[in-house]
Amino acid sequence: MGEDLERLAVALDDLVTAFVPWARARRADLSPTAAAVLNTLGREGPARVVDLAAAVGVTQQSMTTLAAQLRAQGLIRREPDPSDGRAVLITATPEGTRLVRRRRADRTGSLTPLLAELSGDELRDLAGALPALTHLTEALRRSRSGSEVSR
Amino acid sequence: MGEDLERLAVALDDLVTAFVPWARARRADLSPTAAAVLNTLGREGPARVVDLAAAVGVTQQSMTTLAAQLRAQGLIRREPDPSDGRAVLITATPEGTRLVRRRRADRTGSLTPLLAELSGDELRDLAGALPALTHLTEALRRSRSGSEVSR
DNA sequence: CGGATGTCAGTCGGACTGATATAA
DNA sequence: CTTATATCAGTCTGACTGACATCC
Repeated sequence: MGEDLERLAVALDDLVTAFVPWARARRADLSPTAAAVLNTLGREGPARVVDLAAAVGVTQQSMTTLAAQLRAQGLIRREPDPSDGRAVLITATPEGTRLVRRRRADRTGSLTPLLAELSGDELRDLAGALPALTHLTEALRRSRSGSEVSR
Repeated sequence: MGEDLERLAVALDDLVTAFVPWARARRADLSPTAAAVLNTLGREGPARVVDLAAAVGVTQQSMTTLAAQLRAQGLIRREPDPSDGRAVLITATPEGTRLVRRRRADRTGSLTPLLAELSGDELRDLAGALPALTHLTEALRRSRSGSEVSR
């Protein structure tokens, strides 16, 4: 069991490491961090600067700068938080949501030819592991928003 | 089946997107691209600047700069290619190899607690998909390096 | 000669630290 | 007064493009 865990961790590390340049390559219109911000907003709704920073793994100051750029591009809105005068609520505009959907379609589209290389058995195994992969993704997001130590 | 492919692509995209900040985090004094270079050298042996650049997804010029830094840190060696006076062969030094192993252990170590959140069924499914994940990683690397089988 | 390989020079964007204003 | 939130200012790393030397 422990050995399986180790091999799984190595395989996942390999996969993610190999994918990093892939994820970075399609940045013609939007930086990876900016895309992560829009993804987070689309998934979880309006959020404050500090929470967005934690969610995507940058400092509060960097998120302020990034938010200003995204706002200038018309991809997000900024509104005062009615329940806290210090805070600002960031929301994705329809344009922002559209852009994120288009980018996502581009990525999954470029993934399809890779999946086509797999055998029927491998595809079946991968489909069977789909809930586990989703669960793993959620666990990763939780661990990042929960701890947040770097500063 | 086509629908399964689509959902699979989306799940993988989610996973990779969520993992990008994790992979980009500075765990040691080594940039993600520098780590990718050392990984490539460890996996495939000595390589030329132009091939390394293609493998990790940066320009030739950037790879020259990066190689100079890695050399100054004692992590790689540079030797003239005996069969081509224009080319330089880059090799990982023992220190470079050691550093990459340590970083890899750090990453898999930080992955283990996430895997521990999964249920027994999910772990079994994930272990079953391990060959598929490995195959997918290889397909991705092939698609990027494309058509260079030099000499 | 033209094409490939690598380096040097200059520039730019993204993220970081430090200091500051405002509200809870 | 102290803490939390957000911003502004300055700096640095890393990657890019363009120009150039060298070798096949």
